[in-house]
Amino acid sequence: MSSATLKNYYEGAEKILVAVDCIIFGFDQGSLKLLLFKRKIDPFAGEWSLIGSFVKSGESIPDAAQRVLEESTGLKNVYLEELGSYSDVGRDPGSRVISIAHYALIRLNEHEQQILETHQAYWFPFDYLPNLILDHRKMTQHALAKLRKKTQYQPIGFELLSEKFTLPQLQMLYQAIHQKALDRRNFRKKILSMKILEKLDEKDKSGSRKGAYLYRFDEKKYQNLKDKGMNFEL
Amino acid sequence: MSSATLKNYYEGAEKILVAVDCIIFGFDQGSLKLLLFKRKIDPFAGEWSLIGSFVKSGESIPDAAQRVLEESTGLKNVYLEELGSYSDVGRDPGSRVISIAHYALIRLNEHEQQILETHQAYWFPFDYLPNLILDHRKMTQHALAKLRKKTQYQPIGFELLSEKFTLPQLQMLYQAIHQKALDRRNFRKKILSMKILEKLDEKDKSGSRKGAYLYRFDEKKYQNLKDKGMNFEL
DNA sequence: TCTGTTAAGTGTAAAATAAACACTTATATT
DNA sequence: AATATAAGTGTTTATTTTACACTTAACAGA
Repeated sequence: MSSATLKNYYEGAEKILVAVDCIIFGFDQGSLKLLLFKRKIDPFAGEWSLIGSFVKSGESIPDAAQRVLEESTGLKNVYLEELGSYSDVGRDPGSRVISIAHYALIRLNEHEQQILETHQAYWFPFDYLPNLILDHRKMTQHALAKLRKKTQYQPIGFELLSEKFTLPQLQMLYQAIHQKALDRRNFRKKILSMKILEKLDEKDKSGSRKGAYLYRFDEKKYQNLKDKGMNFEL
Repeated sequence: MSSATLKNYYEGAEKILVAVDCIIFGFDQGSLKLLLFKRKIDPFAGEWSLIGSFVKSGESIPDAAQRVLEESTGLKNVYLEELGSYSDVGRDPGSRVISIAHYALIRLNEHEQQILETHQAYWFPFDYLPNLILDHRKMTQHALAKLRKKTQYQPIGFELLSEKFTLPQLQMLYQAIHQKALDRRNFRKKILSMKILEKLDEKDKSGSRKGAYLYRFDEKKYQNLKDKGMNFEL
Protein backbone atom coordinates (compact mmCIF):
# COMPACT_ATOMS: atom_id res chain seq x y z
CA MET A 1 0.00 0.00 0.00
CA SER A 2 1.22 3.53 -0.70
CA SER A 3 2.02 5.84 2.14
CA ALA A 4 -0.67 8.19 0.85
CA THR A 5 -3.44 5.74 1.73
CA LEU A 6 -1.99 5.35 5.20
CA LYS A 7 -2.79 8.84 6.30
CA ASN A 8 -6.53 9.02 6.33
CA TYR A 9 -7.67 6.84 9.20
CA TYR A 10 -7.37 7.06 12.99
CA GLU A 11 -7.34 10.87 13.02
CA GLY A 12 -7.82 11.62 16.69
CA ALA A 13 -5.37 9.09 18.10
CA GLU A 14 -2.17 10.21 19.78
CA LYS A 15 1.21 9.06 18.62
CA ILE A 16 3.84 8.02 21.13
CA LEU A 17 7.58 7.48 21.07
CA VAL A 18 8.38 3.78 20.98
CA ALA A 19 11.77 2.36 21.85
CA VAL A 20 13.41 -1.01 22.16
CA ASP A 21 15.87 -1.87 24.92
CA CYS A 22 18.10 -4.92 24.96
CA ILE A 23 19.18 -6.96 27.93
CA ILE A 24 22.28 -8.65 26.57
CA PHE A 25 23.37 -11.76 28.45
CA GLY A 26 26.76 -13.35 28.25
CA PHE A 27 28.51 -16.08 30.20
CA ASP A 28 32.12 -16.12 31.23
CA GLN A 29 34.25 -17.50 34.03
CA GLY A 30 31.35 -19.32 35.55
CA SER A 31 29.04 -16.37 35.90
CA LEU A 32 26.29 -14.63 34.00
CA LYS A 33 27.18 -11.26 32.58
CA LEU A 34 25.25 -8.31 31.28
CA LEU A 35 26.45 -5.85 28.67
CA LEU A 36 25.83 -2.28 29.82
CA PHE A 37 26.51 1.03 28.15
CA LYS A 38 27.43 4.52 29.16
CA ARG A 39 24.50 6.60 28.06
CA LYS A 40 25.37 9.26 25.50
CA ILE A 41 22.34 11.51 25.58
CA ASP A 42 20.51 13.51 28.15
CA PRO A 43 18.79 13.03 30.45
CA PHE A 44 21.19 10.83 32.42
CA ALA A 45 24.10 11.14 29.99
CA GLY A 46 27.10 9.28 31.40
CA GLU A 47 25.12 6.86 33.52
CA TRP A 48 24.90 3.11 33.00
CA SER A 49 22.07 1.91 30.82
CA LEU A 50 20.84 -0.91 28.68
CA ILE A 51 21.35 -0.28 25.01
CA GLY A 52 18.29 0.87 23.12
CA SER A 53 16.93 2.90 20.29
CA PHE A 54 13.74 4.46 19.10
CA VAL A 55 11.71 2.40 16.68
CA LYS A 56 11.64 4.08 13.28
CA SER A 57 8.46 4.46 11.33
CA GLY A 58 9.73 2.15 8.65
CA GLU A 59 10.80 -0.78 10.81
CA SER A 60 9.13 -3.40 12.97
CA ILE A 61 9.98 -3.90 16.62
CA PRO A 62 11.99 -7.10 16.02
CA ASP A 63 13.88 -5.30 13.26
CA ALA A 64 14.67 -2.44 15.58
CA ALA A 65 15.91 -4.80 18.29
CA GLN A 66 18.04 -6.66 15.77
CA ARG A 67 19.47 -3.41 14.52
CA VAL A 68 20.34 -2.23 18.02
CA LEU A 69 22.06 -5.48 18.73
CA GLU A 70 24.07 -5.43 15.57
CA GLU A 71 25.08 -1.81 16.04
CA SER A 72 26.23 -2.44 19.57
CA THR A 73 27.95 -5.80 19.23
CA GLY A 74 28.55 -6.35 15.54
CA LEU A 75 26.67 -9.64 15.73
CA LYS A 76 23.88 -10.82 13.46
CA ASN A 77 21.62 -13.79 14.02
CA VAL A 78 21.81 -13.73 17.76
CA TYR A 79 19.18 -15.25 19.98
CA LEU A 80 16.77 -12.45 20.65
CA GLU A 81 13.36 -12.51 22.23
CA GLU A 82 10.78 -10.00 23.30
CA LEU A 83 10.49 -9.61 27.03
CA GLY A 84 7.57 -7.22 27.29
CA SER A 85 6.48 -3.62 27.32
CA TYR A 86 7.37 -0.91 29.80
CA SER A 87 5.02 1.99 29.56
CA ASP A 88 4.51 3.77 32.85
CA VAL A 89 3.64 7.32 31.97
CA GLY A 90 6.45 8.83 33.99
CA ARG A 91 9.09 6.20 33.39
CA ASP A 92 11.31 8.47 31.30
CA PRO A 93 11.65 12.09 32.36
CA GLY A 94 12.95 12.90 28.90
CA SER A 95 9.55 12.33 27.29
CA ARG A 96 6.66 9.90 27.19
CA VAL A 97 8.33 6.78 25.83
CA ILE A 98 7.08 3.25 25.65
CA SER A 99 9.82 0.66 25.57
CA ILE A 100 9.62 -2.89 24.35
CA ALA A 101 12.36 -4.75 26.18
CA HIS A 102 14.18 -7.69 24.61
CA TYR A 103 16.75 -10.06 25.88
CA ALA A 104 19.57 -11.47 23.87
CA LEU A 105 21.97 -14.33 24.46
CA ILE A 106 25.37 -13.92 22.89
CA ARG A 107 28.68 -15.70 22.90
CA LEU A 108 30.79 -13.35 24.86
CA ASN A 109 33.99 -14.04 23.01
CA GLU A 110 32.61 -13.64 19.51
CA HIS A 111 31.66 -10.00 19.46
CA GLU A 112 33.99 -7.27 18.35
CA GLN A 113 36.02 -5.66 21.06
CA GLN A 114 36.37 -2.61 18.87
CA ILE A 115 32.67 -1.85 18.95
CA LEU A 116 32.48 -2.15 22.70
CA GLU A 117 35.13 0.49 23.08
CA THR A 118 33.51 2.99 20.80
CA HIS A 119 30.23 2.45 22.64
CA GLN A 120 31.79 2.62 26.07
CA ALA A 121 30.26 -0.73 26.86
CA TYR A 122 31.28 -3.05 29.65
CA TRP A 123 30.39 -6.54 30.79
CA PHE A 124 29.11 -6.62 34.37
CA PRO A 125 28.59 -9.75 36.43
CA PHE A 126 24.84 -10.09 36.80
CA ASP A 127 25.13 -10.13 40.57
CA TYR A 128 27.08 -6.88 40.68
CA LEU A 129 25.29 -4.48 38.39
CA PRO A 130 25.77 -0.74 38.82
CA ASN A 131 22.82 1.58 39.18
CA LEU A 132 20.85 1.68 35.99
CA ILE A 133 18.73 4.50 34.63
CA LEU A 134 14.95 4.54 34.38
CA ASP A 135 13.32 1.14 34.89
CA HIS A 136 16.24 -0.75 33.43
CA ARG A 137 16.93 -2.55 36.67
CA LYS A 138 13.44 -3.95 36.67
CA MET A 139 13.89 -5.06 33.08
CA THR A 140 17.03 -7.00 33.94
CA GLN A 141 15.26 -8.78 36.76
CA HIS A 142 12.35 -9.74 34.55
CA ALA A 143 14.79 -10.91 31.92
CA LEU A 144 16.55 -13.23 34.32
CA ALA A 145 13.25 -14.65 35.53
CA LYS A 146 12.19 -15.29 31.95
CA LEU A 147 15.52 -16.82 31.05
CA ARG A 148 15.20 -19.19 33.99
CA LYS A 149 11.75 -20.29 33.04
CA LYS A 150 12.63 -20.62 29.41
CA THR A 151 15.67 -22.79 30.01
CA GLN A 152 13.41 -25.24 31.78
CA TYR A 153 11.74 -26.30 28.59
CA GLN A 154 14.07 -25.14 25.87
CA PRO A 155 17.82 -25.60 25.62
CA ILE A 156 18.50 -21.98 24.76
CA GLY A 157 21.40 -21.91 27.18
CA PHE A 158 23.66 -23.12 24.40
CA GLU A 159 23.43 -19.70 22.81
CA LEU A 160 25.64 -18.42 25.60
CA LEU A 161 28.49 -20.89 25.09
CA SER A 162 30.84 -21.08 22.20
CA GLU A 163 30.08 -23.59 19.51
CA LYS A 164 32.16 -26.26 21.19
CA PHE A 165 31.84 -26.57 24.93
CA THR A 166 32.43 -29.05 27.72
CA LEU A 167 29.82 -30.54 30.00
CA PRO A 168 31.34 -28.91 33.08
CA GLN A 169 30.98 -25.56 31.30
CA LEU A 170 27.36 -26.28 30.46
CA GLN A 171 26.68 -27.31 34.00
CA MET A 172 28.23 -24.15 35.37
CA LEU A 173 26.04 -22.15 33.04
CA TYR A 174 22.88 -23.81 34.30
CA GLN A 175 24.02 -23.37 37.84
CA ALA A 176 24.60 -19.69 37.22
CA ILE A 177 21.19 -19.23 35.62
CA HIS A 178 19.31 -21.09 38.32
CA GLN A 179 21.61 -20.17 41.15
CA LYS A 180 21.72 -23.62 42.57
CA ALA A 181 24.23 -26.42 42.63
CA LEU A 182 23.54 -29.46 40.51
CA ASP A 183 24.79 -33.01 40.91
CA ARG A 184 27.34 -33.72 38.23
CA ARG A 185 26.26 -37.28 37.53
CA ASN A 186 22.58 -36.49 37.35
CA PHE A 187 23.19 -33.45 35.21
CA ARG A 188 25.21 -35.40 32.67
CA LYS A 189 22.70 -38.22 32.67
CA LYS A 190 19.82 -35.92 31.94
CA ILE A 191 21.48 -33.76 29.35
CA LEU A 192 22.91 -36.74 27.49
CA SER A 193 19.61 -38.62 27.56
CA MET A 194 18.15 -35.88 25.39
CA LYS A 195 20.52 -36.81 22.60
CA ILE A 196 20.96 -33.30 21.38
CA LEU A 197 24.67 -33.22 22.02
CA GLU A 198 27.40 -34.58 19.82
CA LYS A 199 30.59 -35.65 21.54
CA LEU A 200 33.77 -34.64 19.81
CA ASP A 201 37.20 -36.24 19.98
CA GLU A 202 38.85 -33.06 21.21
CA LYS A 203 39.42 -32.14 24.77
CA ASP A 204 39.50 -28.71 26.34
CA LYS A 205 42.37 -28.65 28.78
CA SER A 206 41.99 -25.10 29.95
CA GLY A 207 39.95 -26.10 32.98
CA SER A 208 41.94 -29.02 34.33
CA ARG A 209 44.96 -31.18 33.79
CA LYS A 210 42.85 -34.08 32.69
CA GLY A 211 40.82 -32.00 30.27
CA ALA A 212 37.14 -32.31 29.46
CA TYR A 213 35.66 -33.57 26.25
CA LEU A 214 34.15 -31.02 23.94
CA TYR A 215 30.57 -31.35 22.72
CA ARG A 216 28.57 -29.65 20.05
CA PHE A 217 24.87 -28.85 20.04
CA ASP A 218 22.94 -30.70 17.35
CA GLU A 219 20.21 -28.37 16.18
CA LYS A 220 18.48 -30.94 13.98
CA LYS A 221 18.02 -33.43 16.76
CA TYR A 222 16.76 -30.63 18.93
CA GLN A 223 14.10 -29.68 16.42
CA ASN A 224 12.70 -33.20 16.56
CA LEU A 225 12.66 -33.15 20.29
CA LYS A 226 10.98 -29.78 20.47
CA ASP A 227 8.10 -30.94 18.35
CA LYS A 228 7.19 -33.70 20.74
CA GLY A 229 7.73 -31.53 23.81
CA MET A 230 10.51 -31.66 26.30
CA ASN A 231 11.27 -30.92 29.88
CA PHE A 232 14.58 -29.44 30.82
CA GLU A 233 14.06 -29.11 34.53
CA LEU A 234 17.22 -29.71 36.43
CA MET B 1 7.60 16.10 36.59
CA SER B 2 5.78 18.80 34.66
CA SER B 3 4.83 18.26 31.07
CA ALA B 4 6.95 21.26 30.15
CA THR B 5 10.12 19.41 31.06
CA LEU B 6 9.06 16.46 28.99
CA LYS B 7 9.27 18.20 25.68
CA ASN B 8 12.91 18.98 25.27
CA TYR B 9 14.62 15.65 24.72
CA TYR B 10 14.56 13.09 21.90
CA GLU B 11 13.87 15.68 19.22
CA GLY B 12 14.47 13.73 16.06
CA ALA B 13 12.60 10.56 17.02
CA GLU B 14 9.39 9.55 15.26
CA LYS B 15 6.19 8.98 17.16
CA ILE B 16 3.99 6.03 16.30
CA LEU B 17 0.41 5.03 16.99
CA VAL B 18 0.26 2.38 19.71
CA ALA B 19 -2.76 0.20 20.33
CA VAL B 20 -3.72 -2.64 22.61
CA ASP B 21 -5.78 -5.60 21.42
CA CYS B 22 -7.42 -8.13 23.70
CA ILE B 23 -7.91 -11.82 23.10
CA ILE B 24 -10.75 -12.59 25.48
CA PHE B 25 -11.13 -16.23 26.40
CA GLY B 26 -14.23 -17.80 27.91
CA PHE B 27 -15.31 -21.36 28.56
CA ASP B 28 -18.77 -22.74 28.12
CA GLN B 29 -20.40 -26.03 27.27
CA GLY B 30 -17.13 -27.85 27.24
CA SER B 31 -15.36 -25.63 24.77
CA LEU B 32 -13.09 -22.62 24.68
CA LYS B 33 -14.67 -19.45 23.40
CA LEU B 34 -13.37 -16.16 22.10
CA LEU B 35 -15.19 -12.85 22.33
CA LEU B 36 -15.13 -11.08 18.97
CA PHE B 37 -16.49 -7.75 17.90
CA LYS B 38 -17.93 -6.19 14.79
CA ARG B 39 -15.49 -3.47 13.93
CA LYS B 40 -17.02 -0.01 13.94
CA ILE B 41 -14.42 2.02 12.09
CA ASP B 42 -12.81 1.95 8.71
CA PRO B 43 -10.87 0.33 7.29
CA PHE B 44 -12.68 -3.02 7.61
CA ALA B 45 -15.76 -1.62 9.33
CA GLY B 46 -18.29 -4.41 9.84
CA GLU B 47 -15.75 -7.23 9.90
CA TRP B 48 -14.92 -9.42 12.88
CA SER B 49 -12.12 -8.21 15.06
CA LEU B 50 -10.53 -8.44 18.45
CA ILE B 51 -11.43 -5.54 20.65
CA GLY B 52 -8.78 -2.88 20.98
CA SER B 53 -8.00 0.76 21.46
CA PHE B 54 -5.24 3.22 20.98
CA VAL B 55 -3.06 3.87 23.98
CA LYS B 56 -3.56 7.42 25.23
CA SER B 57 -0.64 9.63 26.07
CA GLY B 58 -1.69 9.67 29.71
CA GLU B 59 -2.04 5.94 30.31
CA SER B 60 0.21 2.93 30.48
CA ILE B 61 -0.26 -0.13 28.32
CA PRO B 62 -1.70 -2.28 31.13
CA ASP B 63 -4.08 0.56 31.96
CA ALA B 64 -5.20 0.77 28.37
CA ALA B 65 -5.80 -2.97 28.20
CA GLN B 66 -7.72 -2.89 31.44
CA ARG B 67 -9.81 -0.01 30.16
CA VAL B 68 -10.62 -1.80 26.92
CA LEU B 69 -11.68 -4.85 28.82
CA GLU B 70 -13.88 -2.96 31.17
CA GLU B 71 -15.48 -0.98 28.37
CA SER B 72 -16.23 -4.08 26.38
CA THR B 73 -17.35 -6.47 29.11
CA GLY B 74 -18.11 -4.38 32.17
CA LEU B 75 -15.66 -6.44 34.19
CA LYS B 76 -12.89 -5.18 36.41
CA ASN B 77 -10.11 -7.22 37.93
CA VAL B 78 -10.04 -9.84 35.24
CA TYR B 79 -7.02 -11.99 34.56
CA LEU B 80 -5.11 -10.08 31.94
CA GLU B 81 -1.64 -10.61 30.61
CA GLU B 82 0.53 -9.19 27.90
CA LEU B 83 1.03 -11.47 24.95
CA GLY B 84 3.47 -9.49 22.87
CA SER B 85 3.92 -6.83 20.26
CA TYR B 86 2.74 -6.86 16.66
CA SER B 87 4.51 -4.26 14.64
CA ASP B 88 4.95 -5.23 11.01
CA VAL B 89 5.09 -2.02 9.08
CA GLY B 90 2.23 -2.89 6.78
CA ARG B 91 0.06 -4.77 9.26
CA ASP B 92 -2.68 -2.12 9.32
CA PRO B 93 -3.58 -0.42 6.05
CA GLY B 94 -5.25 2.34 8.06
CA SER B 95 -1.95 3.67 9.36
CA ARG B 96 1.31 2.58 10.91
CA VAL B 97 0.13 1.08 14.16
CA ILE B 98 2.00 -1.02 16.69
CA SER B 99 -0.26 -3.23 18.74
CA ILE B 100 0.50 -4.80 22.08
CA ALA B 101 -1.73 -7.86 22.28
CA HIS B 102 -3.10 -9.10 25.60
CA TYR B 103 -5.12 -12.10 26.55
CA ALA B 104 -7.80 -12.17 29.19
CA LEU B 105 -9.60 -14.99 30.95
CA ILE B 106 -13.12 -14.20 32.03
CA ARG B 107 -16.07 -16.04 33.51
CA LEU B 108 -18.42 -16.15 30.61
CA ASN B 109 -21.58 -15.92 32.68
CA GLU B 110 -20.54 -12.95 34.74
CA HIS B 111 -20.23 -10.21 32.20
CA GLU B 112 -23.08 -7.97 31.21
CA GLN B 113 -25.15 -9.12 28.31
CA GLN B 114 -26.21 -5.54 27.74
CA ILE B 115 -22.71 -4.41 26.88
CA LEU B 116 -22.19 -7.20 24.43
CA GLU B 117 -25.23 -6.12 22.50
CA THR B 118 -24.27 -2.49 22.24
CA HIS B 119 -20.81 -3.54 21.08
CA GLN B 120 -22.11 -6.13 18.64
CA ALA B 121 -19.96 -8.69 20.34
CA TYR B 122 -20.34 -12.45 20.03
CA TRP B 123 -18.77 -15.51 21.61
CA PHE B 124 -17.25 -17.82 19.02
CA PRO B 125 -16.04 -21.34 19.71
CA PHE B 126 -12.28 -21.19 19.40
CA ASP B 127 -12.27 -23.91 16.79
CA TYR B 128 -14.74 -22.09 14.57
CA LEU B 129 -13.58 -18.51 14.39
CA PRO B 130 -14.68 -16.30 11.51
CA ASN B 131 -12.18 -14.44 9.40
CA LEU B 132 -10.49 -11.78 11.45
CA ILE B 133 -9.01 -8.51 10.29
CA LEU B 134 -5.33 -7.63 10.14
CA ASP B 135 -3.08 -10.04 12.05
CA HIS B 136 -5.72 -10.86 14.64
CA ARG B 137 -5.85 -14.50 13.65
CA LYS B 138 -2.17 -14.84 14.36
CA MET B 139 -2.67 -13.17 17.71
CA THR B 140 -5.35 -15.67 18.71
CA GLN B 141 -3.10 -18.57 17.83
CA HIS B 142 -0.23 -17.17 19.84
CA ALA B 143 -2.60 -16.55 22.72
CA LEU B 144 -3.76 -20.16 22.77
CA ALA B 145 -0.18 -21.38 22.66
CA LYS B 146 0.71 -19.14 25.57
CA LEU B 147 -2.36 -20.17 27.53
CA ARG B 148 -1.40 -23.82 27.05
CA LYS B 149 2.10 -23.28 28.25
CA LYS B 150 1.03 -21.13 31.13
CA THR B 151 -1.53 -23.61 32.43
CA GLN B 152 1.27 -26.13 32.72
CA TYR B 153 2.85 -24.33 35.60
CA GLN B 154 0.14 -22.04 36.93
CA PRO B 155 -3.47 -22.87 37.69
CA ILE B 156 -4.84 -19.89 35.83
CA GLY B 157 -7.51 -22.04 34.27
CA PHE B 158 -9.73 -21.35 37.26
CA GLU B 159 -10.25 -17.83 36.00
CA LEU B 160 -12.43 -19.29 33.28
CA LEU B 161 -14.82 -21.15 35.56
CA SER B 162 -17.33 -19.70 37.94
CA GLU B 163 -16.32 -19.46 41.57
CA LYS B 164 -17.73 -22.88 42.37
CA PHE B 165 -17.08 -25.62 39.89
CA THR B 166 -17.02 -29.39 39.67
CA LEU B 167 -14.02 -31.55 38.89
CA PRO B 168 -15.61 -32.81 35.69
CA GLN B 169 -15.99 -29.19 34.59
CA LEU B 170 -12.37 -28.45 35.42
CA GLN B 171 -11.25 -31.51 33.56
CA MET B 172 -13.25 -30.52 30.51
CA LEU B 173 -11.62 -27.13 30.61
CA TYR B 174 -8.14 -28.59 30.63
CA GLN B 175 -9.07 -30.96 27.88
CA ALA B 176 -10.33 -28.07 25.81
CA ILE B 177 -7.20 -26.03 26.37
CA HIS B 178 -4.83 -28.86 25.61
CA GLN B 179 -7.04 -30.60 23.12
CA LYS B 180 -6.41 -34.00 24.50
CA ALA B 181 -8.38 -36.46 26.58
CA LEU B 182 -7.30 -36.96 30.17
CA ASP B 183 -7.89 -39.93 32.42
CA ARG B 184 -10.46 -39.04 35.04
CA ARG B 185 -8.77 -40.80 37.93
CA ASN B 186 -5.33 -39.45 37.21
CA PHE B 187 -6.65 -35.98 36.68
CA ARG B 188 -8.44 -35.94 40.03
CA LYS B 189 -5.46 -37.44 41.78
CA LYS B 190 -3.10 -34.81 40.46
CA ILE B 191 -5.32 -31.82 40.96
CA LEU B 192 -6.30 -32.85 44.47
CA SER B 193 -2.73 -33.62 45.47
CA MET B 194 -1.95 -29.94 45.00
CA LYS B 195 -4.28 -29.08 47.84
CA ILE B 196 -5.46 -25.86 46.30
CA LEU B 197 -9.09 -26.94 46.06
CA GLU B 198 -11.67 -26.83 48.80
CA LYS B 199 -14.46 -29.35 48.55
CA LEU B 200 -17.92 -28.02 49.34
CA ASP B 201 -20.96 -29.89 50.58
CA GLU B 202 -23.05 -28.82 47.63
CA LYS B 203 -23.52 -30.77 44.47
CA ASP B 204 -24.14 -29.51 40.99
CA LYS B 205 -26.76 -31.71 39.42
CA SER B 206 -26.98 -29.99 36.09
CA GLY B 207 -24.58 -32.42 34.48
CA SER B 208 -25.88 -35.72 35.69
CA ARG B 209 -28.50 -37.44 37.84
CA LYS B 210 -25.95 -38.26 40.47
CA GLY B 211 -24.53 -34.79 40.58
CA ALA B 212 -20.90 -33.74 41.06
CA TYR B 213 -19.47 -32.10 44.12
CA LEU B 214 -18.64 -28.44 43.88
CA TYR B 215 -15.16 -27.17 44.70
CA ARG B 216 -13.68 -23.77 45.30
CA PHE B 217 -10.22 -22.54 44.45
CA ASP B 218 -8.18 -21.62 47.52
CA GLU B 219 -6.01 -18.71 46.54
CA LYS B 220 -4.01 -18.63 49.76
CA LYS B 221 -2.91 -22.22 49.49
CA TYR B 222 -2.03 -21.56 45.90
CA GLN B 223 0.23 -18.66 46.82
CA ASN B 224 2.24 -20.94 49.09
CA LEU B 225 2.56 -23.49 46.37
CA LYS B 226 3.61 -20.97 43.77
CA ASP B 227 6.49 -19.76 45.88
CA LYS B 228 8.08 -23.15 46.03
CA GLY B 229 7.36 -23.89 42.39
CA MET B 230 4.84 -26.23 40.92
CA ASN B 231 4.22 -28.32 37.89
CA PHE B 232 0.78 -28.52 36.45
CA GLU B 233 1.51 -30.80 33.54
CA LEU B 234 -1.35 -33.14 32.79
C1' DT C 1 -41.66 -49.09 43.88
C1' DC C 2 -38.86 -51.29 40.95
C1' DT C 3 -35.66 -51.02 37.02
C1' DG C 4 -32.71 -48.82 33.91
C1' DT C 5 -29.74 -45.18 32.62
C1' DT C 6 -26.13 -41.88 33.18
C1' DA C 7 -22.25 -39.61 34.72
C1' DA C 8 -19.49 -39.37 39.22
C1' DG C 9 -16.48 -41.40 42.05
C1' DT C 10 -12.74 -44.54 43.53
C1' DG C 11 -7.62 -47.78 44.01
C1' DT C 12 -3.81 -50.45 42.60
C1' DA C 13 -0.02 -52.29 40.11
C1' DA C 14 3.65 -51.43 36.70
C1' DA C 15 6.73 -48.34 34.48
C1' DA C 16 9.36 -44.37 34.13
C1' DT C 17 11.77 -40.72 36.05
C1' DA C 18 14.37 -38.29 39.55
C1' DA C 19 17.39 -38.14 43.48
C1' DA C 20 21.04 -39.49 46.37
C1' DC C 21 25.51 -40.85 46.74
C1' DA C 22 31.65 -42.16 46.26
C1' DC C 23 35.24 -43.93 43.91
C1' DT C 24 38.41 -44.08 39.69
C1' DT C 25 41.01 -41.85 35.93
C1' DA C 26 43.78 -38.79 33.11
C1' DT C 27 47.36 -35.63 32.99
C1' DA C 28 50.10 -31.51 34.04
C1' DT C 29 53.14 -29.93 37.74
C1' DT C 30 56.72 -30.57 41.02
C1' DA D 1 57.97 -40.81 40.55
C1' DA D 2 54.59 -38.62 43.46
C1' DT D 3 50.92 -35.43 43.82
C1' DA D 4 47.19 -32.53 43.03
C1' DT D 5 43.08 -31.45 40.41
C1' DA D 6 39.02 -31.68 37.98
C1' DA D 7 36.61 -35.16 34.79
C1' DG D 8 34.24 -39.11 34.37
C1' DT D 9 31.31 -43.03 35.66
C1' DG D 10 26.78 -46.67 38.00
C1' DT D 11 23.67 -48.26 41.20
C1' DT D 12 20.10 -48.14 44.50
C1' DT D 13 16.07 -45.92 46.33
C1' DA D 14 12.27 -42.83 46.22
C1' DT D 15 8.96 -40.46 43.72
C1' DT D 16 6.00 -39.64 39.99
C1' DT D 17 3.38 -41.02 36.15
C1' DT D 18 0.67 -44.06 33.60
C1' DA D 19 -2.70 -47.53 32.59
C1' DC D 20 -6.76 -49.56 33.61
C1' DA D 21 -12.45 -51.27 35.44
C1' DC D 22 -15.83 -51.56 38.67
C1' DT D 23 -19.19 -49.31 42.04
C1' DT D 24 -22.40 -45.64 43.41
C1' DA D 25 -25.84 -41.98 43.57
C1' DA D 26 -30.00 -40.26 41.96
C1' DC D 27 -33.43 -39.32 38.63
C1' DA D 28 -36.74 -41.09 34.88
C1' DG D 29 -39.96 -43.95 33.32
C1' DA D 30 -42.43 -48.23 33.54
